[in-house]
Amino acid sequence: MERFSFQKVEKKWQLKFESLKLYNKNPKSKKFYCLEMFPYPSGKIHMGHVRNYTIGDVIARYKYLNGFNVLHPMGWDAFGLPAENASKANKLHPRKWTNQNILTMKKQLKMLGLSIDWDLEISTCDKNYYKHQQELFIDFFKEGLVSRKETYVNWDPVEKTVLANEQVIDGKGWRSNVPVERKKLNQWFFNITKFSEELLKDLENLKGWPEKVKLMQKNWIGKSYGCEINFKIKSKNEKINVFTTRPDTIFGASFIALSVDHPFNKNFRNKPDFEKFKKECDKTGTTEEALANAEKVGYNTGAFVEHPFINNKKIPIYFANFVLMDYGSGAIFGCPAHDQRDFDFAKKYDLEIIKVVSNDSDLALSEAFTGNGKLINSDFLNNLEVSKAKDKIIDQIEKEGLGKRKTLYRLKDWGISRQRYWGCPIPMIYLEDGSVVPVEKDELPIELPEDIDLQSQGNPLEKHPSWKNTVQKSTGKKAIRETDTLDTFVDSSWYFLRFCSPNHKASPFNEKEVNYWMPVDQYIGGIEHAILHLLYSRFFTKGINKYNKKIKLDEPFKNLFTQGMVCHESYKDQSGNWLYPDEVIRVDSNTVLKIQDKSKVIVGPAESMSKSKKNTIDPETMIEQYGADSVRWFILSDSPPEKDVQWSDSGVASANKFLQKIWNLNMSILNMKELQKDEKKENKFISEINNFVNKIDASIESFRFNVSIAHFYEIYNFFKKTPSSGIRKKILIDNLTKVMKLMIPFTPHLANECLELLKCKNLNEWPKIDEKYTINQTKLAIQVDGKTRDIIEIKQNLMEEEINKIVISNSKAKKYLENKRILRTIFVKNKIINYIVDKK
RNA sequence: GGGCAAGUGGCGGAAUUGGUAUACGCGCUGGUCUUAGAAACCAGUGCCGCAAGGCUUAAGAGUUCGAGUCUCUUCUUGCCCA
Repeated sequence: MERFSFQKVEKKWQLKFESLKLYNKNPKSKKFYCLEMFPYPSGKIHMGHVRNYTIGDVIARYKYLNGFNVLHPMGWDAFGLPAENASKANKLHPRKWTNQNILTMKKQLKMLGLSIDWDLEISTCDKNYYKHQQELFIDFFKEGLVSRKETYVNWDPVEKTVLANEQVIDGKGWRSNVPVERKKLNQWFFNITKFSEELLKDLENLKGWPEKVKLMQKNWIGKSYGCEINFKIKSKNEKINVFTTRPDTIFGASFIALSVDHPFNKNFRNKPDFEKFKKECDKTGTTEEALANAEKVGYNTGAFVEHPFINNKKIPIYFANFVLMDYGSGAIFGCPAHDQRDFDFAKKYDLEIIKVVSNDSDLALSEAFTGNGKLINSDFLNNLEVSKAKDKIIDQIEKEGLGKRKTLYRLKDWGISRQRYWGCPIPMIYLEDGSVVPVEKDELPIELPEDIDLQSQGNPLEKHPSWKNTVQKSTGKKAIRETDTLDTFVDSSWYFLRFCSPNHKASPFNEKEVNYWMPVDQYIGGIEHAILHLLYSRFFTKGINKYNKKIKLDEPFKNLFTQGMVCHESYKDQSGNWLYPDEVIRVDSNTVLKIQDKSKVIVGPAESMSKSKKNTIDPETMIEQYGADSVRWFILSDSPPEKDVQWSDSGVASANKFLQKIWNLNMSILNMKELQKDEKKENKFISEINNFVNKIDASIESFRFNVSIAHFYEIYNFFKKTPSSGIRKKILIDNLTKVMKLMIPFTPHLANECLELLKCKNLNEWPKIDEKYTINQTKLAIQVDGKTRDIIEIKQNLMEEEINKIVISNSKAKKYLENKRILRTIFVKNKIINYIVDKK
């Protein structure tokens, strides 16, 4: 028998997938927008991409075969720092480097046999894309969604750029791995906080999102309730405004802590010890994590405020490193008994610790008590529960004019300025009179200059000899361009809209197309984007929705699926160098040797594939060795798609073997002789296949592709086990055709090749279930006292009396019932019968 | 420290609503074929037991005729936030 030649067959069908337009673009059909997160063109595709795009392809092809009008595009998240770093290393212009990578990766994606409509391809570094991004920026500016603020930022001293909070890991830059510094800079911001409440509230409507992701976004937005309290500074006519979420603990207040940037610092600015303290504080990053991990230190001002509810009580004022100017009002009151941070601070500076919430113990606190309880030592709040006390004290504060109720969000505005070359230029100019205005839209795109010096430190656009000098078009006034470029998260915050009309010239998108295709019906990507990318995309959608009345869209992604990572164990030789998997050989279950010198290798745990640990498997090599269908099959087969999967060479090899068997099955059925008909056998055979169609449908719909694949193995085993006598060749071919169609989403090359040989006419139609053939046999468990004693095959819907007869006359359960009185019988149709017997 | 998931054979994992636990695959064992190996094919494979049978879903309790699934306690792991 001829072996299946995947090299030949896959090439053949890949050409057809391209020339045949897979999408019927029939406006009468229901639409389905299937989108996978587009890749950063880093060089080659990795197994994570293979998993992501295979999952997407299964869905896209499944929906297509079910008659949907499917949009399945692909593009490139092509701006970003690695291109500049590569450029420094290889003296290759970022554009050239990026475009090379795009070509390589596009070739590799095509090798996977994905049903992507490449006519829709976009690249964010293409001026035809970023032109429209600049337009959107100007629109947002005009709508008041962009602002320029001087703020403290996380500054990476190696990369010489601003980092977003999430780019700071353990107080260090995510790329440079050196401690970040606090630096004051003028930055552009998207006013994402204008949508805090909407971004939070609308999470409830995202029924098709994983709860986990919604929760993460909810925590990120971080809505908290509390109030402002004005504390009068002792013997001065000034006040300090404090925000707190625990106003109920006011009677336990024992200090005021201010940010070093709080205006109160005017009295200390020229004191050397204060300046020294401030400098120390600036070294700490701005992230909550950095603040939490830093030792709590303070600077005693010697000044006091008056307690608003206790006569003659004075509270000392400190500057402290754990209070930030941009959260609340840059001032807090400390209640050490009920906040761990305040507790640590009070211990350090020997401040009063007054318990105001009872923890049912008279002992002195060894740590802060943050639990619920009744108020004590709190005058008119005594005996109230925390939440009741909160309401009462806020009412009182408002009544006495000391402050007011307030809601606060943890979410901050989105800083988008990057001191980088390889990004979208910000379309703003600075006039000599000091005003800052957008360029006019007909000047767009503001193109990145190509002649750039990337070898020296700092912002290349800033140092370009002429690029930043310009004139305002309408007035002819001299102006300087903004030399910062946009955070690359901006690029990916609207690409899903651009895909609806990627060649639209007049504006970022054609509203009609957007209204037809959006929202994305299924978005698929990594969990690592759970917060930022998804939150920013939601913000962009809401921003556009706010001013563009032709767009009707609240949320961009109707259903979201976050897939797990692809993992592999790592290897180290005796001197501690990482080794690639193909540099080692496994001799037995606990011995791995280095091929080169037969030395023993230290095997590390299976972790997400990463270049630094060399625990990577190159998809292209695997495709060449086993074929794209085998790689797709394996990556789906071993784990549920939302969980991590461990790459295994024997796994992909066995996938390949199985696909070969499927081919052999097709060949043997095509070559078999005609057989006699046995109607009973045929009916049973057809109804089994019908049953499989149902199972495949259900498992695809619920994203359990590993289960789908298990069912395919069962289908194969069923075919092999079924004696072919009695089933006509036509029936076998018809049903094999159904099975091959079910396989198209998983192994499109093999399935299509087989279907062609089977002379299937309607290649683009999902198999239908023939209602005439339904299984009328079922298995029923017989239990005695809840223990299963036998399983019998019965006609469907058989009633209790009939079953009783069978049990008594002919079943293994019979002996457990002999000489016993049956007290009770529980019968569930088609499932179970349970006899409860008298124990005596 | 807080929140959220999860824990099923040697391994990856299945198990509509509480109703046959361990599907399917990997690995392993034996066999056929082969000079040998590989491939292919056949058979077996949760644990204890010669068997009949008993036990088993991290541990323990509870609800129920019946619990992997529901409730509580404990332990462990992972993720997110701190």
